[in-house]
Parts: sequence; C-alpha cells; structure tokens
Amino acid sequence: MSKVRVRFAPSPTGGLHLGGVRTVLYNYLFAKKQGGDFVVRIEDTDQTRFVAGAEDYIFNCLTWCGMEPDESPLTGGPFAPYRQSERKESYRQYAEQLIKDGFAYYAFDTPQELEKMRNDFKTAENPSPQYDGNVRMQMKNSLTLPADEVKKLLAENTRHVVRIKMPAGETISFTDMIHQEVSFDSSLVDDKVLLKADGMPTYHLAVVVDDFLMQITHAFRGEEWLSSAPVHVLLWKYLFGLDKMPQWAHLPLIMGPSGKLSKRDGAKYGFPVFAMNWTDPKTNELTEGFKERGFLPEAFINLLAVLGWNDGTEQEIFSMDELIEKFSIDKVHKAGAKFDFEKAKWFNHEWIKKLPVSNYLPRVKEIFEQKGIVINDENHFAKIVELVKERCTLLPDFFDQAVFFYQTPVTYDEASVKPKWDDAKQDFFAAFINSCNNITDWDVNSIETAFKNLATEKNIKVGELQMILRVMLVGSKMGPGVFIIAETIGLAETINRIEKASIYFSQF
RNA sequence: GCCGCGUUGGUCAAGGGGUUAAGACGCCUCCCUUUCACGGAGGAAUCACGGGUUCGAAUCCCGUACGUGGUACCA
Repeated sequence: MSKVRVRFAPSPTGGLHLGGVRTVLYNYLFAKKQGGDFVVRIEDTDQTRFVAGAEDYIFNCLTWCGMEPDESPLTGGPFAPYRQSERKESYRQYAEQLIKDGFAYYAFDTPQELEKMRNDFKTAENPSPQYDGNVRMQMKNSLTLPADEVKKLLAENTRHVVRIKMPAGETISFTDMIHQEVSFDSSLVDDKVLLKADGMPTYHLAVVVDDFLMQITHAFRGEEWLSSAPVHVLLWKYLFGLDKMPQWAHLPLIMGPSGKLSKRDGAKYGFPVFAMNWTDPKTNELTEGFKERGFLPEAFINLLAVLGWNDGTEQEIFSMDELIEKFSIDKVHKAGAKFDFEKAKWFNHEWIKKLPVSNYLPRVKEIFEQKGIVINDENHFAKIVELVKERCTLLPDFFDQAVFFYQTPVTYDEASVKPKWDDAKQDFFAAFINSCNNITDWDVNSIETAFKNLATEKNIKVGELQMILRVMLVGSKMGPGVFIIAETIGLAETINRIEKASIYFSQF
C-alpha cells in the first residue's frame, strides 16, 4: 500500500478559526500516526476573497501550534506548485475532457440571465431554484445551442463557464470515515460550475484534480462540505476512477453559544475564536487570538483535540506526541460540539502547571516588560513564576499574581488589618525587624522560625500576625506562603515593607 | 421549501440490548491554609418525544420534533 498523504487546503481569506485548526490537527495527527505526509495546499482560486497576508498568517498559526507541513508553498515538494492559482493551466484540460466525454457542458448564461432564471422559477415551495436537470435545457449552453453556434461563441471568446451535467435518478453514495455510508439522489444535486469565466477552477474541480495529482490518500474537511461531496465523487468517477478516490472524513462543526461558532461570538461573549490575532487589512478590524489571550499552544491543541474526540479512557490531558499515538478517526464524533471557554481555560491552567516554567518564561517576561517592570535577573524571575504558576490560568494572570514581588505595595487591605492592629502588634513588628537583621541565612525556614519564636515570646497569636505580615508585604490577602515571599524579596526589602506598613498602620 | 448530517446533565463526554448511566469543566457544601489558589471529601443535575421489536431499550427499527450545514462563476 502506498504512503498515507493527507492534505489541509485552507483558502487565504482571513483568520484561522477553531474549526479550521481542529481540521488541520486531525489531518496532522492522522498523517503522523501512519508515518505519512502532511501536505498543505493553498486554495486561492477566488481572487475576490483573497486577503493579503492571510497565507503567511496561516503558516504562522501552524508553526505556533507545532504542525509543520511536509509539503507546502513554503517548503516546496515533489508536487509543486502548492497554490492553486499557480496551477491554473492544468484544470482546463480536465474540464475539456469531461465535456468531450459528455459529463459536462459549456454554459454561456450571463449573471443577469441566471438571476432571471432564479426569479422565474422561484416559488414558495422552492425558494432557491438550482441550475439543474429541470432547467438546464431552457438555458444558454452547449446542450441547447447548435454545435456551430457554440463553436462560434467559443471562438469569439464569449464569457462562459463549464458545468457538470448531473445525471438523473442515480444514487451517489460513498463511505465516509466518520459518517459511514452517505448517499444522495443525483436528481437533487445541481449542475455545479467547474470552471469559472475567469478560467479559474471552482473548489469542486480543483480539489479533485489536485488530490489526484498530489496523490492524496485521505481528505479531512468540515461537515459543511458534505453536501457537495456527490459532485466530487462523480468527478472522481468520470476523471480518474473511484478506486483512486481518497477516503473522506467530514468533521463535525464547532458551535458557539448559539449556533455555528462565528467571529462575532468572540466579540459577543469575550473569548477568542482565532488561533492568533488577525487584523483584517481592509477594515483594520482586529480579531483576538488564543495565543495573544495567553494560551499555551500545548493547551490549545489539547482542548481542540478533545472537542469531538476522545480515546475512550478518562484521560483528558494529551501532549502532541500522545495525540499522535492515540488518535483514531473512528472515535471522532458525528455531532457538532459547543465550545466552552471555561473548559478551555482549565486546559491552559493544567498545562501551565504541567510544563516546566522555562517553556513559557519568555512570554511571561514579555508581559511584565510591556507593563513597565524591568527584569534584570532571569533566574530570580523564574523562581517567582514557579512560585505562582498554579494560581494562573492564562499567561497574563502571572502579572497580577506576581507584580508585588517587584513593587512595594502602596495600598493596603485596611479592612483586614484595622481590627487586629494595636500597640502590641506595632511593638512586635519593630522587634521582628531586629530579629530579621540577626538572621544569618535568609531563607523561609529561618524567617519562619524567627517569626514564630518572637510571637511565642510576646504571647501573640501567630495566625493574626502572619495575616498582617502578608498585607505588609503584598498589600492584600493573596499569594504564596508569606515566608517564601519574604525570602524572595530579600531582607532589605522585607524590612523596608514592614517599616512602611507599620507607619501606615500606626495612623489607625 | 428541498436535500444532507446530527440529538446522553448547563457544557465536553463514556457506554451501543440487562450498569447504582463513568469521568471532566462549571456550580454548591465541607476539609486543608488565619490569604488567594492548588489539593482532598461530598452534593445537585442527563439518555429530545411518540410508537414499535424484545422477557428486557439510552442502546435496534420507524415516525415526529428540534438543532445544524448546503441549496453561489465562495471556499
């Protein structure tokens, strides 16, 4: 058996949304599991929708997610070119071939004529009439026009398209890897355009021709393509033979809180829908990405993988390697899944805890620097990040959880301290500063011991004192253990913060 | 309208003729910690509906409802 070759075929029209990334992911996992090739081909046959920069954006997303293609416009490969716009010439001959064999025809109808047909045939029962077996003989095409007139029109370069001639009364069926047997009545499918007036193929022709030429063995795509699958099946039958057709897998859609997940949902409900930030060059509108929101690629991949698939065990956290090992297409769901941002955050939280800090330290550092905190000592910073990582779900949380290591508090949780503050406490902390100065090894244990001994000596409850110390050092009741905080900020800063706070509290 | 696909707690889901119908997120209670988390122990909450088939149906069949996709010279 020949090598497995799976392709992802995005059209460069904008950001890469969740459903898109999941499609790539399943493509990638399937290909890698079989030791096959992961091919990325760009479907840019519609110039009107082509958006500058979108192709680069797609590859940036793939890189961030850790899914490098084996063949692509960037890497090249044995079946180059990998952009359909650059393969334009090859499609026409297949269209001509179909016409010659009686499976397709030239259609000369103008957009106005099509519009008129749709209006004329429109009824309450049939709100959107198709160009199909019922109307094709009343239209302007090589089936209805005399042969010499067709020849003349072609010779004059009259604008025309090539349409597939859908047979009547046939059942077109194929086996989908996810849905099993799927069948359609050919009479109900319309005569899809194969070659557009500008000479570019439509997706229908291009996908079949390219999959054949690139020797694709498996094709994964969103379920929105299922309806046009009969066209592709027929094209395979007419052009190359059904035995060479790749195996199809139509993946369920990812849904938003209400209906199909859209870009708008992101803005509306406050979560990202794209892998990375995307700015539409035409409108300058920015759509937030998971990366910029503070997600780790490991978590992003993980949450997407299990949205519509699981391995049948209770495991939920998977690395890319584990996914490749455990992924199986027959465990992919048939039904669409609603995206839950709360659960998405949970995955990120898990990965922040799981991964070594060094993995995301640069990104956290960047967040601090953007907010004006200068990090001189990276090792020290790494220790701090390690200290607070289990209380962070998104990367920006690190700032809120750890700024106080770099900034002396300016405000205090007065409500907590006020009822506890008295002369005895004032006295205690003055004495504690002395104890601190006597500590030879400034570490958690010595600080804690000194603190507790002094408390016992002065006969004050340790708990209360600890709470006050925390507010002195942090400003509020949050963060890791007080003594580890003291150790981390150092002797001088600890004393400084106690003194400052004592003065503040003495005004109570 | 027509065609396709689907339907297990609020969400993600396991289970595919006999189960007390797993687990996770979220929510609630308690423990731990005189902080916030983490962690631990509990709790509330589900087989869309109606018919069959069967000793027995979440599971198989048929309808219905609902959801969703398509119905473009877009992918």
